[in-house]
Amino acid sequence: MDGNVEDRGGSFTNHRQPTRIQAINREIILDAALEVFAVHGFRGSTVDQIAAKAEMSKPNLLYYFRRKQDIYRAVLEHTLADWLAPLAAIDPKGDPVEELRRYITLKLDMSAKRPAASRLFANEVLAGAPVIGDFLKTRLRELVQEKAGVIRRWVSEGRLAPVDPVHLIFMIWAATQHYADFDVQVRAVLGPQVDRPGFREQTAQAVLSIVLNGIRPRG
Amino acid sequence: MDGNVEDRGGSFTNHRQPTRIQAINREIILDAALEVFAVHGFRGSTVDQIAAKAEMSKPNLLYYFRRKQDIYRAVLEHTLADWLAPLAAIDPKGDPVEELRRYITLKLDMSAKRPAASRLFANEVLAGAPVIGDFLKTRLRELVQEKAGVIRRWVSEGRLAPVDPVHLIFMIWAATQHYADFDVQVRAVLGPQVDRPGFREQTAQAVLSIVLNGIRPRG
DNA sequence: CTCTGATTTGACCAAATAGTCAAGAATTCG
DNA sequence: CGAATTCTTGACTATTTGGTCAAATCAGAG
Repeated sequence: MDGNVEDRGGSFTNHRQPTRIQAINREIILDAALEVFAVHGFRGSTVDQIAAKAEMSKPNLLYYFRRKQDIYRAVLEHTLADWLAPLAAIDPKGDPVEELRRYITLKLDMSAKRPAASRLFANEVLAGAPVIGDFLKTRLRELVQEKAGVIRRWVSEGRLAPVDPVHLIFMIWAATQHYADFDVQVRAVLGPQVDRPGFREQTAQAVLSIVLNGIRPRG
Repeated sequence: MDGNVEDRGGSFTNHRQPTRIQAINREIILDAALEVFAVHGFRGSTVDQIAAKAEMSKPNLLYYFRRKQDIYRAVLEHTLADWLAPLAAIDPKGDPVEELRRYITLKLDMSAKRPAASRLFANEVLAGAPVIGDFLKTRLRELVQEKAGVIRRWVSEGRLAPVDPVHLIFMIWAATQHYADFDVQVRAVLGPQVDRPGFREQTAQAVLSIVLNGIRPRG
């Protein structure tokens, strides 16, 4: 009994058409829960924190999601698709460098626009992925293998330098999510320039330059 | 009152020479606490978990560290120096590519040998760096600026391709720590090959190849 | 408007958790 | 050895936390 989240159990098994109020309030709760879980993880977050952030009494919140687990699962599901979309969008028929440039740019945009989503996953994975573990081993794995195949083909056609495709994907994830997950560290090192308008473009430029060209001086 | 850890307070303000038993038990506690905090973060970890992992009664553990905060701070301090050492070791007089190759290799070794340390920091930073925030804004920042200066000089001498040095450092952190922090995800995607003897070398090869040469096919 | 079901919440409970304390056990040192 | 000190722990307390419940309020269909 680890206090973990591994057991199953859906929220609102009642599958009737949600009322207007239900739709609104579930959305409010999911937004609030995302912010809280993203900072403290499942174990470190409390229902009271979420209720406070949602400006709702705790029993009212638990009227919509019976258990803390149910909120957590719902937030994760609610976010997974968006998180995966950019990778799924890599087009085997496109230009390799352009496709990867677009992928990196999309991931950096996500990190900037939805940092809490990235941090939520970071916390979940750090905790051992008790909830999304199955997802990682099935759907994510399949998607990565598929796209790795695409990249491998590009390499064999000489359209990319020889590179391990899965490690390349990991590296892009790491580099892009870093700016969301470690935002506090980035700010500590770089200071307020992080909020200047051009910062995102500068970051994209730097990441793209390294991934595409490397740092070894060219002939 | 956020339940956070921001307030000050040392452990064992008693600064006498530690006894043999003290030295042993503090070490046992710090090892156990590292494992626990690395998975669940400060808020999500309990003193009982740490005591159980240390095979020690809770009051006995609290005899060595009066408060949960004190354990947490001690573990962080205990780990910070090691975490920083590889960056500090970058030698301005060395060969740029060799120095960065060594840095990346050292960081990957740390991720493989001490993954819990990396995860501890990841959790701390995700939670907003309540404890090491000051450290990040002072010592880490200074060190990064110093090494960024070194890299900038290398670039201006044409010994590295033009690259933003701070983003390069971030990218190396991200790519290397990814293998510790997201180990579960890496395993989900790659399967048991992660435990095969050559995996570390293969990873190092892939990361180095991308960072040094990029993925754009060379002329 | 009126009735019904949906929504909201104050009061509450049981379990988990951080931390205390006094007394007993072990260790150290003269 | 024997006294002083350090170490260990069972039993305990106060607080936090996840979750329940019955009663009150509200929204919407007819």
